[in-house]
Amino acid sequence: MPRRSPRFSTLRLDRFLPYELSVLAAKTSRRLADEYEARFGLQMAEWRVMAVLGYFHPMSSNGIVVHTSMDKAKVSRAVGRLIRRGLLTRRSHPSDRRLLVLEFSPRGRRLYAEVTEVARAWEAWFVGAITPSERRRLHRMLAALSRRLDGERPGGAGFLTRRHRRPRRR
Amino acid sequence: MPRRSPRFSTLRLDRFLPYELSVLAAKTSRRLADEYEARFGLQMAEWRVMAVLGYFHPMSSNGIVVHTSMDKAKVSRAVGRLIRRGLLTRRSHPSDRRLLVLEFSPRGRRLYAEVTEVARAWEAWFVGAITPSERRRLHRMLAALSRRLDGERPGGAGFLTRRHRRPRRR
DNA sequence: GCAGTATCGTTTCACCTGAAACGACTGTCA
DNA sequence: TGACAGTCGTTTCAGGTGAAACGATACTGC
Repeated sequence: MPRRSPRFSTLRLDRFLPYELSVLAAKTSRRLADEYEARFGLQMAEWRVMAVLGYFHPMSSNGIVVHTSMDKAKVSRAVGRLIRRGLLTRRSHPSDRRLLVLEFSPRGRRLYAEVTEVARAWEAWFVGAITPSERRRLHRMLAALSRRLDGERPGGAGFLTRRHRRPRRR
Repeated sequence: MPRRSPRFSTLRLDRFLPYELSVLAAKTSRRLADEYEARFGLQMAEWRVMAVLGYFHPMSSNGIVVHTSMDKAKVSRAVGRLIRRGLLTRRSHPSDRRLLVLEFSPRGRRLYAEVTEVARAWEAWFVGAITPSERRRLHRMLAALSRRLDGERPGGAGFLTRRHRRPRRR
C-alpha cells in the first residue's frame, strides 16, 4: 500500500530536524524513565528536581524551575511527591516567606548518589554510539540550535501572517 | 541562594545528553507547534499524519503509526480530527476490511502544500544556526544514537537488578 | 503607612497521554 | 469447516500537562 505519491512538494519527515530531535529525545527519555521508574520508583520530573538539588544545594522551588526548564506546576507536584516519600525536606525561608527552602533528607541524599551512578553509567553506554570528539561537537551544535530558538523568530515581525482563527479554550 | 553544594558525587544536568536532547526537542516542538497552531489550526500529531500522507500517498492508519513513531491511539485521534475538519477522507480497504485507506481531500492537499512550505522555511531558519556540513554530521550522530537505543540494554541482561517495587496501576 | 504591582508556590481546569480492553476482521492449521 | 491466534483501529481509564486563577507575601513609590 505505501505507494510513493506523485510529484508534489514533498517533505521527508525523517530528515526534518525538529522531527529527528523529537523522536530521539522521546525514545531516550522513555528508556531512561523506565530505568528510573523500575529501579528507584522515580519519575523523570522527580529525578530532575533531585539532579538540580544535588548540584545547587539548598534551593527554592523557583530556583529549580530556572535550572530545569520545567514549569512551576510540574516542579510543585514533583517536589510534593518527593517530600511525601521522605526524600526532601521543605522549610520556609527565614527572611522571605514566599520561598520554600528545599533540601535532601539523609535518605534522599543516599538515593541521589545511587541514581547519579546509574545515570552516569547509562549515559556512558548511550554516548558510546559516537566518539568523544563528536560528543563535544554535538554539545556545541545543540547549544547553538537552542540559542537560535531564544532569539528572533524567522523573518522578523512580519513572518506571522494569515493567522488561523483559533478555537479558544475555556 | 544557589550556593554550590559541598563535595559530592555530582552530576551536571546541562551536560547530560538525555537532558540536552529533551530540552532542545521540547523547545523546538513548542515553537513549531505554536506556528502550526497559529497559522493552520493544526496540532503536532495532525501535522505528522499529514506529513506522512504527503509522502506515502494512500496509506492506512497503521502505516502512519509505523512511519511516525506515534502510538496508534494518538494516530487514531489525530486522523479523526483531520477527517472532521474535512482534510482527509477515509474509506475501507476493498480486500482487507480491517484497514482504512486514508487520503487527502482537495482541501487537505492544498493545506499540506501550505504547511510544508512554512515548515521548510522554518527549518531553514532554524538549521541556520549550524553549517551545512555540521547539519550532515548531526544527522549521522542522531541516527547513531537512535540505533543504539534500538539495540541491547547497557550491561546486557544483568544490568537491571535491585528493582524498585513499582506501585501497579489499574 | 498604604495603594498598586510583582513574585512564589499551589490548585483548578480542560485537555492530552499511553496502556489496556475491546470489537471487528483475517489467516492458519487441522 | 471451525477453533484459535493475530492484526487493525477505537475507546476507556488513570493519570500527567500547561495556562490561568489564586492566596500569601514582598517590593516600590508616594
